[in-house]
Amino acid sequence: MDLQTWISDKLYDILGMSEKHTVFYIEEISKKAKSPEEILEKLTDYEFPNDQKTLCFAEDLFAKLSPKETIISSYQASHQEAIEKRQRNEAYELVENEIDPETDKRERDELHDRIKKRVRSKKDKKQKHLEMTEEERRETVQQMKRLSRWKYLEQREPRQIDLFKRQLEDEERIFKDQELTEREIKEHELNKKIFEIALEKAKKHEEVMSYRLPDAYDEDKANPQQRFKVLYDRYVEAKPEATEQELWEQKQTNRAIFRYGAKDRAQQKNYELLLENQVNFVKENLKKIKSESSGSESDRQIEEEGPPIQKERKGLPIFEYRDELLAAIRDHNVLIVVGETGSGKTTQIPQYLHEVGYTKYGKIACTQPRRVAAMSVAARVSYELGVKLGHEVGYSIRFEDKTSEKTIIKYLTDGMLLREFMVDPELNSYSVVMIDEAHERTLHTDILFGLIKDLARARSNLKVLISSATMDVEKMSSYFDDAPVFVIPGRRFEVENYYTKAPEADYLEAAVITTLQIHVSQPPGDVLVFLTGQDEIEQAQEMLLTRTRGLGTKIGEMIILPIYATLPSDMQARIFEPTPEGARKVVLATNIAETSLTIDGIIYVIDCGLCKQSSYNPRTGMESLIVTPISKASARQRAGRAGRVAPGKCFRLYTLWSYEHELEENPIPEIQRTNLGNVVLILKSLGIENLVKFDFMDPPASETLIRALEELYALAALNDEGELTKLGRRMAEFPIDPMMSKCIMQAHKYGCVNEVITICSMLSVGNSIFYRPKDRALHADNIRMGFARPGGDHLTLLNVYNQWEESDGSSNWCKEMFIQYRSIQKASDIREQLLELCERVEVEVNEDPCSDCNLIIKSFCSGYFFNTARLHATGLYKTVKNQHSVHVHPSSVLFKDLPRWVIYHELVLTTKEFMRQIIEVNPQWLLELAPHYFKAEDLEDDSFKKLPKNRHK
DNA sequence: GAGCACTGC
Repeated sequence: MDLQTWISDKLYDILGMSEKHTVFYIEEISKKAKSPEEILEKLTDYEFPNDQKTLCFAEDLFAKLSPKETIISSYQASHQEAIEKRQRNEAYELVENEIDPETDKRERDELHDRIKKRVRSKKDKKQKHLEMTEEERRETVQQMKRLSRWKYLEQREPRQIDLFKRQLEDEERIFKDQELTEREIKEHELNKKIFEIALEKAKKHEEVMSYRLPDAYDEDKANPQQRFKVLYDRYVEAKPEATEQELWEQKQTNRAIFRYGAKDRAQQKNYELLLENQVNFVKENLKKIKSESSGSESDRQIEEEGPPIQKERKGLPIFEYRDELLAAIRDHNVLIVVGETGSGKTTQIPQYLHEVGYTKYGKIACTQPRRVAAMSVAARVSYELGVKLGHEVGYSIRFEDKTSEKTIIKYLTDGMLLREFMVDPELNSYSVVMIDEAHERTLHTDILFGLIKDLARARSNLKVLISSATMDVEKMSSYFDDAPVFVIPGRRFEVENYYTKAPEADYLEAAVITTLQIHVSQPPGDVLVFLTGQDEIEQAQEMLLTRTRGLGTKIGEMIILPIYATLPSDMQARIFEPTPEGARKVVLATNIAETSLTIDGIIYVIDCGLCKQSSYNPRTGMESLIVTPISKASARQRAGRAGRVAPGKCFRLYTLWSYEHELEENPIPEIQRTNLGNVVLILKSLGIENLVKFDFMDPPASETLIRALEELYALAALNDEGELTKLGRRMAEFPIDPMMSKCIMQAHKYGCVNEVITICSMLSVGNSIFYRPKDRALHADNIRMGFARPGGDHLTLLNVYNQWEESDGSSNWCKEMFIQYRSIQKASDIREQLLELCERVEVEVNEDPCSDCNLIIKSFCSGYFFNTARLHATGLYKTVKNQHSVHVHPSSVLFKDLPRWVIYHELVLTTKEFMRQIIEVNPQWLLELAPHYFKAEDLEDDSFKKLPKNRHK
């Protein structure tokens, strides 16, 4: 096709007409033009619309007309730039960090001195540790972490450089006699240059040792501003930014880039790199246009700072109902507020109440089921009120209390309010208590319901608000003595639901196919796929990758991102990165995306209709995690994830009939699926005598309550009358399972509290300490066995923690040892908290390490004697209490050398009934520590002696 | 020789 015809076709395509003189004119101007932009400018002068289509046209035209030399030279220039950039980057990477002289050096030296002063000897350190205030302690930990990273980087740097040097030498030796292509030679030279730069940089480093730490995404307590920025950004409600028009434009843009790349493929041989460059060019160009427009928008926002906050507040759906709502609160002591997400209830109601003066009589408490929610909402409200977070508006969560005497609006996790009940059972410092997200029915919310209901009857000056997102509030209303219901409409987009025609045999396969279908046939918008667990997510990821690999660039780019709770945080953060132009994000998620985190830009949801749910069997004391169908409420919640920014679609991988007939209306509340040991202890300490008569909204199974009471009795936390003993009262202070707090109390007698607390903290974070990636499973196992201690898993955990502490809490040590940094860090936080509580209940913490491991094991016997199992002649373990057959979990260090008597930390049902975390015990100890529970004949060992060795293997 | 949904104190 000749140029003129081509232009003429384009003209017709864009303007709907084609005149010969225009064609000529265009050809002329574009020959002179030096860039596509210049052509574009001329074209718009000539009444072309200034849009994507014209831009593409201009670019195509420029590519067609410019003499190849020009393009190549411009390519070379930009290539040169790219090379330089790469050199810089790689050199940086090699040396790890940028130099920021002087200040960093000084800071670093100061830090060194300060820490040296604080940490003289190990013993001194412990002593100091206890003397320090919370803030100092945190600061020290933080500083030590930074130092340890510096230390690591220092050591790493020469190693890296050395490695690179040897690599270069190898290359030179191996390829000495071979003929190299031009590119290979260039590559080699480039590498040499990078090496030189790195060396040079390293030299500078010796002069000025300094590093800049990367900004952490989360859990960075040293840098609260960064942290709150993330929180704040996350909380600000998503506005319907992408209009239909914009979506359409975006789609057109994608096509344009796409077509462009595809068309030039014919020339690929000659201009392999040229092509790449051109495509980038288009993308960059687009970005520029985009960023310009968004830039001016944000400028405008900055100009109007101040008033817009109030304006924004008035724009929320709840604003219209402000006066009616306040009147309703005035007239009723208990009010149920129904409002969907986006109505603004969480942030606005406490502010309204403050505005009309409720805070004169006491604080306003607002509970959230999750820590992040409490923090981010508090950050938002303090911003709206223009006060500093922690002053008038604050939050209180475990490990972190950001409130002061000034605080009048306090956001806190529901568990925290429950703890406050223990200090002040009448909550006298509060004038309003708002239980938010009540529909989630967490364990703590359910208990608060019972306590608050009672309290509302007793305290006439207390206002209680129960806020929920469900429309089914009749039950709630009748529970709270027929409290009135106030409904606030929500603001979200329509989501269309699609069901399968017939039940799917393999939902994973179906999910993958649906994803691909959406990807090729639906307009832009990210996809969120709900699956049940990590394993499935990894499988789906694999399947999607293999199936798209063959298609190459025939379909648009698909970015597959997994998300689940145990995924390392840097990988988790990736899902919040914006989707690049022309690509589609596919997020494979567990339930975590249902409530805990929201991802913007999701237009399509695929819902497999299942989730993993834990349940507790009080008879055997066994927990199990089983894949179960979700409830209708959950299905709606999942679908709602598609309608946050624009109208969306939800593809349900089950039939409409199943939805209507097979799914439960609501999920089973947590209180009916869990061990209630700790809860019963709390309620007892609040003076509730008859738990069976406690006013639960959905009472737990009586067996569960009875088992919990029995356990507490056997632990001597309750007396014969079922009253709390002195021991029990002290145990209730600890936010851990009563069996565990009993161990701590016992350890007090043996003088090994320090060790026992460490173990309890490690046990509390669950079995997520050891990281075991599939591809390096064997390696990880070997390292884990390196930590093994003969006593069993508890002592192994103690060993892990101590070694971690030796490494100054280094995260690099964790990486090398296949330990999950996040988990062990959390264990350390828990440990700190438990140590603090020990002081409060006057439990002495030993300063010197306890040398007798048996004392540590005996402490655990006194708490966990119910969980005794004996190896029988059959080679199987049976629990002593009800002769239930159980197995040692293969992850245990005792797996290869089964002892006769063990106590286990927990029983889990997966493929078999496994005991997780076991220690070897002497049956004599059990008799000694729990004489009321065991009889001598229970613990006789006769059958075993006749056994030939290794029979059980 | 195996498997860890998600929270929270």
